[in-house]
Amino acid sequence: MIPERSLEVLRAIVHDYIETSQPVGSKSLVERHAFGVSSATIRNEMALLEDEQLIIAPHTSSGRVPTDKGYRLFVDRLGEVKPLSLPERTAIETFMQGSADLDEILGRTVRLLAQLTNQVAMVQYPSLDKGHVKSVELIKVADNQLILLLITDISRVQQHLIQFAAAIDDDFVATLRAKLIGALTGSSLSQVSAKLKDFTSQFSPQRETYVQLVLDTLLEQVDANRQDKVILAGTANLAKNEDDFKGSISPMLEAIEEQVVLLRLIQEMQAEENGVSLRIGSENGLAEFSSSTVVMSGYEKEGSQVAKLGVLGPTRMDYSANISAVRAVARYLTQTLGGL
Amino acid sequence: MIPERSLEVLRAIVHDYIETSQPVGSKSLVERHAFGVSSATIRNEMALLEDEQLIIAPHTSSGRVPTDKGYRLFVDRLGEVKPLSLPERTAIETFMQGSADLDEILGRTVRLLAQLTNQVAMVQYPSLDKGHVKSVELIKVADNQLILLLITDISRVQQHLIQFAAAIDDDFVATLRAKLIGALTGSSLSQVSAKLKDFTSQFSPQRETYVQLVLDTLLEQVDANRQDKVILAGTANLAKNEDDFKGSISPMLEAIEEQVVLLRLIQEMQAEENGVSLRIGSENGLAEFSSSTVVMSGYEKEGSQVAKLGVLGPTRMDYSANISAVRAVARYLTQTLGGL
DNA sequence: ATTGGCAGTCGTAACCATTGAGTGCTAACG
DNA sequence: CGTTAGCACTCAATGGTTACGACTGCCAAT
Repeated sequence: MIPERSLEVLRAIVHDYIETSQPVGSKSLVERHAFGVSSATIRNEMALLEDEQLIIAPHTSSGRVPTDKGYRLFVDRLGEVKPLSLPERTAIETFMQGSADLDEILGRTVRLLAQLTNQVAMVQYPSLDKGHVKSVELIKVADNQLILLLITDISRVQQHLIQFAAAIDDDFVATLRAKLIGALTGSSLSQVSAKLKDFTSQFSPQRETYVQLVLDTLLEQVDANRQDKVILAGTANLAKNEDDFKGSISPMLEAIEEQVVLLRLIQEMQAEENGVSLRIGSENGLAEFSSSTVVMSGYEKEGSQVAKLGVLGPTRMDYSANISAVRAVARYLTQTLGGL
Repeated sequence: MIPERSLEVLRAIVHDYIETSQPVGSKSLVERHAFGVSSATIRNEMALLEDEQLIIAPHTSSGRVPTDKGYRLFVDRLGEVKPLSLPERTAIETFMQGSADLDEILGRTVRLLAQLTNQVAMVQYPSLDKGHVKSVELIKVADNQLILLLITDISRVQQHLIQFAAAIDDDFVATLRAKLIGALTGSSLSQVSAKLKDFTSQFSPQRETYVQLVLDTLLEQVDANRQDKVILAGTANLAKNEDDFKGSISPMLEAIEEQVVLLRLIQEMQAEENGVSLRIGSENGLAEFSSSTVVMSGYEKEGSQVAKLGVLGPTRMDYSANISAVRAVARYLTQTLGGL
């Protein structure tokens, strides 16, 4: 077990390094913190911490910098949670006010989080995997165009334009609509595919291609629901903290824009604890994010966690501030969604 | 008037500078290009070009670099248009295939343009200012929730959730829907506000607040149409070309994310010529884009120009390649939209 | 008008000495 | 045994000097 005072020293090192962004040495440590001992003693402690791979010296003879492992220990064992300041609280409240639409709420949320943390903020759209069909609508907008509307119980409405080769008559649309509503209302999204299995056979052969086209679109919509989506804000903060990232930031921007990598990363973090979870540096296993930390928290809708939100920043970040910001915003979002 | 050979020299300077990103001197110029004269003569020409502010020497004694004015002359007078390569053509065709939805088409287009040019690509959503209401729909999704659907004739459907304080009955929804359709179908978006002027008075006083809520939402939607929107791709390319931008790229990323600045810039370019238009460096009047060039082209839908698309990159860019890429993509997009 | 030649300008790279922050180790101390 | 003072050592950073080289501008010759 690592003795208490060593941890105290680690905490001080992380603290100072985050503040100054300079490797921290034994002397400046005793100056800035009131340990009751001399720098030589601290040096011994630091040698110990270095043996444990919690800190590392960039060059043979300059101060120490926390390793990913060091940061991990810091957040797991030593993290006091910094409460949000008053202006931050009011910022959250004003930001969240007066939104009704899910798109708008999430858009505001992600910008808020970016502003609050000065990092890149991410908000994942609710996974509708467990959602249920509330209603289906078919609306004729032209002789050969329909709009298909899929309404689910997680405040999301999806629409898609369907183009037909020839004109379609109103009666057909009406019956199709009625049958779809009858077949699907209330069923979960994962059941939709099964429920539509023999649907086409209810119609006359010459209608079949039309029906099939609608069904294909519908299934596509359902599938689009299953596949998650992330919205981002504050990518400019990446460039602002550029020095903290070892390599160039361009591969990071690429990975972020690509979404795929990001989504998998978020997905993997799903499994962890219930509150805020972190991936520090090499922990996330991706070369382009090897000097980045991801802080994520789930948020809920109607009692069950639907998706995650969080920030991405340099490993050298203010962990307390970011963790509490992510947590607070997740709570507010849960609360806002609950009111819908 | 500037003599012909001087222009020839300017062209060579721009060409070499774009290729090497190094200030170009008289000696290397005569080596790389077959002028029939010696470096001394070229020096005289260069002194002339410098008098005209077309090129500038970063330090007293090193090669010359084109100024914004120099680039401007280059694109206006000397720009041969590089035809697209075969792989580029096929890339465009495969990218554009099999899309039906406007969102998807524009999304693909912007990614395509980014990939083709290695710059930040922007596609503006069609301005619906001159659009017409095709239909309005009200759909009840819960006792106290309606979805308002606004369908316009420029392939765009907008939806918005409306939350009521109390439950509403079906009859009311049906009559409201019918009256809205009657009042608005076919009218242009700019007329909507006027047409709804005395709409509320058709209903009994106790309904009025409900009706008003719906109308407000509707007007909000119309307004959201008028206000343009831009989608982006390839922001990672900014970081890749970082050296070409004088200052930090973070204010640029901010301005891009902000959209407002970007939209005004695009708006201003609207007035220029019909084909591809450029803003080079200081021409765009914004400090954060003082070493960037914007290349934009309009694209059309049903014969009239609806919006613009283009790229943003360093002033030191391959103008011929980017101009022809922007032009080609604009044409393909127009063509694709025409097939809808 | 063109050109070769030459002096002059600076930015860049290389080299070297100096500085100083910081370490590890050892011996002394309570 | 933990703590401490002292000391030799390391090494990045700093700054000054020099040499180099890629330029230009100008002038006299062609």
